[in-house]
Order: sequence, then C-alpha cells, then structure tokens
Amino acid sequence: MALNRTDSKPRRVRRTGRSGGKVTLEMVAQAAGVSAASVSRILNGTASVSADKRAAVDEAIARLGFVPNPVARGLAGGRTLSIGVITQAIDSPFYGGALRGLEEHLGAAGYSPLFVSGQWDATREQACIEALCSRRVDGIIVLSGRSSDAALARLARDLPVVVTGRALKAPGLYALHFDDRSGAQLATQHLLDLGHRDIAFIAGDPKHPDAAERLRGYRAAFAALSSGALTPDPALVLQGDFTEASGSAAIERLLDAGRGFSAVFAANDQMAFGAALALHRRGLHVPHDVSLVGFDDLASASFTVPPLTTVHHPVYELGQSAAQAMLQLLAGETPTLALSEPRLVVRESSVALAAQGPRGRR
Amino acid sequence: MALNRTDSKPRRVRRTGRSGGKVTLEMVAQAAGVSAASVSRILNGTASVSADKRAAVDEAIARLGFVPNPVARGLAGGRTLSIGVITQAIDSPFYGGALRGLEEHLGAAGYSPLFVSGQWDATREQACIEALCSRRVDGIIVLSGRSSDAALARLARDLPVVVTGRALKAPGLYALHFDDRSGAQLATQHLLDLGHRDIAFIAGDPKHPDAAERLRGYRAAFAALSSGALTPDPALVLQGDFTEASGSAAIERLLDAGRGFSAVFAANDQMAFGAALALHRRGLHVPHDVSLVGFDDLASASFTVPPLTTVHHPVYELGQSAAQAMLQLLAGETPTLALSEPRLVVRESSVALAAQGPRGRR
DNA sequence: TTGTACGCGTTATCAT
DNA sequence: ATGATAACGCGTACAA
Repeated sequence: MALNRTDSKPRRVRRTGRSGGKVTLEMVAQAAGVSAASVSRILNGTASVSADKRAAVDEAIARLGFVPNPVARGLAGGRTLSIGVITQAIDSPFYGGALRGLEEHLGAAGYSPLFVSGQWDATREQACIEALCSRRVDGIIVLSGRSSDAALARLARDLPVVVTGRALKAPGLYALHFDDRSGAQLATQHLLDLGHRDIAFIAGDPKHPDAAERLRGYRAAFAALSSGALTPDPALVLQGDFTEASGSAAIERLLDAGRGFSAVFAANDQMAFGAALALHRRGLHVPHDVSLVGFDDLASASFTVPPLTTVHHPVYELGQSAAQAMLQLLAGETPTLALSEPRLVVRESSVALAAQGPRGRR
Repeated sequence: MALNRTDSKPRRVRRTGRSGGKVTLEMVAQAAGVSAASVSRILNGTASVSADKRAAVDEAIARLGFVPNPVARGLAGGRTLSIGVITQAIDSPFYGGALRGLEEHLGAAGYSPLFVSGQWDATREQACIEALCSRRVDGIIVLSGRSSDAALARLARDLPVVVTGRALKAPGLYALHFDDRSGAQLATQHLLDLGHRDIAFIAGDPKHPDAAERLRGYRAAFAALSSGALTPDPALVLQGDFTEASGSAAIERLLDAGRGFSAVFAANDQMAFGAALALHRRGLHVPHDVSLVGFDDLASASFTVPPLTTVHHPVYELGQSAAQAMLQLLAGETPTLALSEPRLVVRESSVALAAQGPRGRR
C-alpha cells in the first residue's frame, strides 16, 4: 500500500489564496504542537485544557492571525452565529432604529444579523423564512410579520423565534409587545385634556394589528372621559394606510365632507406629516387652526414645522430587547423582559382648544 | 461483527430535524439513480448532461423538495452567493432606498446582501470588511466608505468591490459616481435665477467627500454667473455635519451674526429641515421670508411644510446599479453603467426674491 | 486531559 | 458524459 506514496508528484494546494492569508485551525494546531481538536475545544470553551497548551495555542492564534471560518463552523457544528431578521422594508423610517439596536446587541454577542424584507406580504415573508433556514441561521426575529401565529409557532419548533407586534405564546418563541392601545389612549386623552372634542382619527393599515389597537385606544379615551357614554363621531374616523399620502388624502376627504374638527390624531407620524401638509394646502395652520398628534416619534418628528406632538415608540429599545431575548432563547433561558410603556412627547403641534383660532372649530 | 447489531439500541440521528425536512443532494442523486457529482453539475450548469438524466434529477429534486445548502456550497465551492454591503448606518434615511435597490437586484440574481454598519469610522469599517471576508462573501459593496482608496484597491485584489461616492479606478473595483458638484451648482443656480444673491450655504461633514463637492458646486454657480468675478461672502458659508440639529445651529449662528440673507441652500435635506425649523422659531417663514433648497430628495422632502425644493439623488437607482455592477464584476465582465445626472426638483420652499417679503433681505 | 477519526453537504479533480 | 474520491475547515463522539 505504500506503493503510491512515493511523493513523486507533490499535490498543489487547491485554493489560490483568495480572501487574505487563510490560516486554518489545523495550521494553528500544528504551530502549537497540539491536535486540531484541542484548538477547537479551546476556541469553544468545551471541556478543560491544560494551562500550558492553552497558552501555546493562544500564542499561535495571535501570531498567525487565525480567525475561525464561520462557514465551516456552520457546516460542522450546525451553528452559524447568524440571526435572521425579517423586517417589512429595509428602508422603513420606523424600523430603522430597531435594526440598529439589533445589529449592535447581536454583534456584541458575536452574532451577525441577516436582514431581509418581507414587503408586507405573507407569501414573500414565508420565502424569506425558508431562505434564512436554508442559510442555517441560529434564530429568527420577526418584526411585525404578516405570517399567521400558527406558522410562527410551527417555525419556533425548529429554532428560536422572537416576534414583535403581537401577543403570542408558544414554546421556543418570545413575543415582545408594545402597548399601542394605551399609547393611542394617551394621545387622545392629551387632546381631550386640551379641551378638544371634535378629534379626527386617521387610522392605519387595517391589515396591521397595531392599527386596530391604536383605533381602540382612541375610542377608549372617549369612553374613559364619559364613563362609556361618549363615543367619537364615526365621520371623524378616516381610513389611512400608514403612508404620508394617505394622511393627506384623509384630511382632504374630511375637509370636503364639511365636518368640523379642531384636532387630528394620526395613527403614525408619517400620516401626521401628510395631514399637516394637506391642512397647510387648505390654508389651515398647525396648531393655530388645528392641533395635530402623531404616533411613533420618528427621528424627524422633532424637526418638523412645527415639531410634532407624538407618542414615543421605543424602537431602538425594541431592537435591543429583541436581540436580548434571542440571546436568552439561544442560551436555553426563558426571556422575561418587556418593553417600556408608551410615553407622550408633547411638542408644538398641539395646543388648548381655547388657544386656537375659530377656523378649525366646527 | 453482527454481535452488536441487535438493534437493541437504535442509534438516534444526530441532527434533530431542525430547519425542516433536510433533503441532501446525495439523496437526490440516489433517488434519480445518478451520482452526486452529476446532480451538482446539473444544478450549476457545469459541463453537459444527457437529457434523460437531467429529467430524472429534476423530477427527484421536485419530488423530494430539495433545496441546496448554501453553507456547504460556501465551504466546498468557495462561493457563498452572498454580498457584503457596508453602509454607514443601517437606519440612515438617505441610504434606505439604496439598500432596497440592492436587496431587490441582488436577490433577483440569487445573491443575498449582508448589511453591516460602518458608523462613519474607518477602523470599524475595516473590522466589518474582515468580518465579511471571514464569512466568505463573494463581493463587497461600500456605500460612501471611510476607508482609504488604497485600502479599497487592496481589498479589490481579493474580491470584487463596488464603491460609491468616490472616483477611483483599480482592477476588480468599480466606482459609481454621482455628480454632487453639478447637483449643487444646479440648486444654487436655481436660487440665483430667482434673483437671490445673498445665499447662505450650510456645508456638510467635511470628512465626507460629497460635502466638499457640494460646496464646490455652490461656488461654481456664483463663478459661472459672473465669469469668475463674483464669489459668495464667506460669512454666508456655515459648517454643518449633515444632521438636522446642525442645520438648525447653522441658522442660529447666521441670524445671530446679523448678516442678511434671502435664501439658504443646505448640503442635504436633513440640514434643510433643521434650518426650516430654526427659521420658524425666529419667526421667519419659508419661503415668504427665506427661500430654502435642500439636497438628496429624501422621501419625506415632498411632505414637509412647505414641500422642499431639492436636488434629486437617485438612491434607489444607486443601489440597483451597484448590484448590477457587482453582478457584472462577478461574471468577469467590466461594468460601464453610470448614474443618472442630478436633477432639480422645484417644490414650494423656494420663490423669486421679488415675491418674498422684506424681512429676509439684508 | 488529549488525540483519532469521522461527518457536515457540496464542489472539483481525475479517472473512465 | 459520468462516476469515484478527495478536499473545504471545523466540531465532536469515542477511544486512549
């Protein structure tokens, strides 16, 4: 059998050395005079190792500048140290902060987020999930997904899942819930406290659970005021879809209908911006003629003219907590953290009814 | 040897079935009655295959629901079908559109983008690049990076690189350049055409190449007007850093200095928004007292009060083209595509000097 | 504690 | 054209 071991034909190395000085674990092992297995064990903290071997290996790693290959790790160990993150639109002004929080906190733990966009489409979202699974992500975080609760629960049987924007309990899954309802109630209450009664509401995309919750909050504030007796005029509830354009359109319809109102509460800041523009076009000033309140507290909300009163939605914290929860799930622990409560940020777009001019009143 | 094959202890499969019904290429090969190599060849279009074998394999793939494992592919073939994308902030309102364009066009070609944030820091950016390389991305796209030209050229020797925001030529690298200078000149020219002469300029972060170009464009417009004789008052050039807050601060300083001005050109929309707010706080109205022009044409620019006149920066197209260029580089071709020219979008924040009130004039 | 041997799922090389 | 077979770089039972 030693017959063809004459070494007459030294085999070339295959890879041409792309992606830098490729130092393998095996090379480290050789340099340190130990087996590859030991190096692996040291890297992963598995089992114990003698101090001197560890020192030798550490030295070799540093000297050779060894960096483990995540791809090989993924194949061998089943862990890729990457977390799939499904967002609805990678360029959403709303989720931006969450993505940042995720990136920072997952990164600190050695995990890399894999961002994909679901485009508010259940089918597309499912395709994203499958793509992520095929890439062997260690877990999946779904930001306000369109998938059914059942689908997510099923997914959670295969790998850790963290979802936001819905209340859902299932093994291997953690739901991070923000209280949209009381946030909306807070905002409406603020306008009621200012003396407003004819408060228009621009609702969000009905397919979005948050939208329904915010509408409930709006109604709840009226109910709380009057022990259930008072309910807002249905004519003051306009349908929007969370875009600026829909906010503008809602105001147009409202104005055309001739129904008076002194304040507007939009289910998100983007619609509030659109509403402000439509009011402006009709010669109505915020807040002198109409008070305006938004929801989400986008970064730009404090720089609009006038700065927008809105409900702060802790998106960065959302990302941070989602990362935290995922990390705990991965560690086999059960997350318990919750999001902070909604908080009203009063700026300059809302004033007392008494301080407004007559034009906006009915 | 049959001694311990009594099946008294049925060996568990190692992987517990995570990530769905794991169907391997080998299983497909077996089902189709061919070798694994052939299946691989069919999948990759390498070499020729007989029609009947191909049919059998296709059938088996469909029947078993086989989906190739990108991780194993990455290890074996050296290609991961993933492209690293370095952005400065994952939640930047400016680059959002570019990320979307990248995701869509890379995805259509079967590639997945890996988004990482450089945080405007050369060191951090370098770390990102190394992380991406260790994950064996097939190429890297750098959106307005802070790395040196030399560092990028060096990187391009290892893998295809596409950069934006700088003019740079190197083998394996393609630079996608947007003409910030003429864009800024366009905007300034617009204000000059409207009769303005005291045009303040809020400059961007000096560490950003675009910022310098936009300043040059501002000056060039004055030079063009007067055959080089006219040059804007240095007191009208304020330093900003591309944030809303810096735009506000710049206006504050300008107003405090007492130097009159009838128009403001901000080097990006965010600073223009900040400027608008600062003017508002000082009781100056846009455009009645001061005309205002921005740069970038953010999605929100058309919904501010009043809608902002600005230079359209084709960010979505930027992402699309960067993806295209990367794909061509990957295919061994030499990209030739260029970005469309800057285009002024006139909205309602800029009017003729003659139409303005006296307050903004000096 | 440490080393050996094998497996992860695919591509590439070398035969045939 | 097609099939064995050896990598790819690492994790991990199992043995020592």
